[in-house]
Amino acid sequence: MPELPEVETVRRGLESVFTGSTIERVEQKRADLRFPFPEDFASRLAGRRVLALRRQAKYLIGELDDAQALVMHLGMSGSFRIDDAPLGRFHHTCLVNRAHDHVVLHFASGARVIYNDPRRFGFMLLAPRADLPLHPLFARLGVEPLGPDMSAEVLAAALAGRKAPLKTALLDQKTIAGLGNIYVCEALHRAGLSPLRAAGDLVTARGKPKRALVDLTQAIQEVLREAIEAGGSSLRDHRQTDGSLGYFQHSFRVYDREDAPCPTPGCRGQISRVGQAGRSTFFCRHCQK
DNA sequence: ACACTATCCTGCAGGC
DNA sequence: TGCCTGCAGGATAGTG
Repeated sequence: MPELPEVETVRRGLESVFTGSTIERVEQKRADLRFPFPEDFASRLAGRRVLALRRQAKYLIGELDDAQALVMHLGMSGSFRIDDAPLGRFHHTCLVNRAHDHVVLHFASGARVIYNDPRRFGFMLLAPRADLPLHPLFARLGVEPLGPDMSAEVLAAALAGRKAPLKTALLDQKTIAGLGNIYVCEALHRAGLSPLRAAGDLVTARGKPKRALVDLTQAIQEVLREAIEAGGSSLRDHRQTDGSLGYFQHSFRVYDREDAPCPTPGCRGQISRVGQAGRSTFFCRHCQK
């Protein structure tokens, strides 16, 4: 489900509940999601205070007071919601127990944070914070698109010599971290670049970014910032943690708009849909070259 | 090294 | 109405 803007929206929604708060108790309703939970997951979390909640790529990372990190990934259909209504006097668990609620974090403040994930492609794990950069999930992640290291030059280094289609290369988290199917399609349209083009074409023989790659860099940052501003995109599952919907889906120019007229001013093309790497790509053949 | 495919799982839309 | 197929915002292991 969630790409960088949705995960960042979730992080912002959870931040005030997590930061500085103590996890009193964890209800873990099954032994596994995408992966088995760590041994003693619930007991290791109980009593821990959360120092900060940050995001890297599509991961949420809770920094704990025992030098561990609680790493959370939402997969395709994961979501968090906050429930801070008082618990009933005789109820030890949440009053509202929805299908696919898998984990409930009970904070000392009385608030509960509930993780729900129908497809169970998401996961949670605990790892020593200092080891995270070397952890298999993080070690090979590409540049953070809204971070200080993002630049056309860094992307040029990641794309140089690659014959894979541009769409596929951008979807690869080792090239750039946090993009998914929607925002890759949207960024390519904004930059006027064909998803079918070889990725290495955007780099000169000397390894410098061509003008097109400078435009793409800007388009990626622009679309991600606008989407975060809108609270992410709500298609099927994504909601903000207070239950409200993001609204960036109304700003899609190409995603899920097959046969619609191209929104580029003056362009008379219409949106095509093609399959790439097993997913749908939406783009305008007329103005994306 | 690189680029596909199949795969994990549930829900939903569309066709018949 | 129901059954079937395919597709969905992710990411990896395995194959060629």
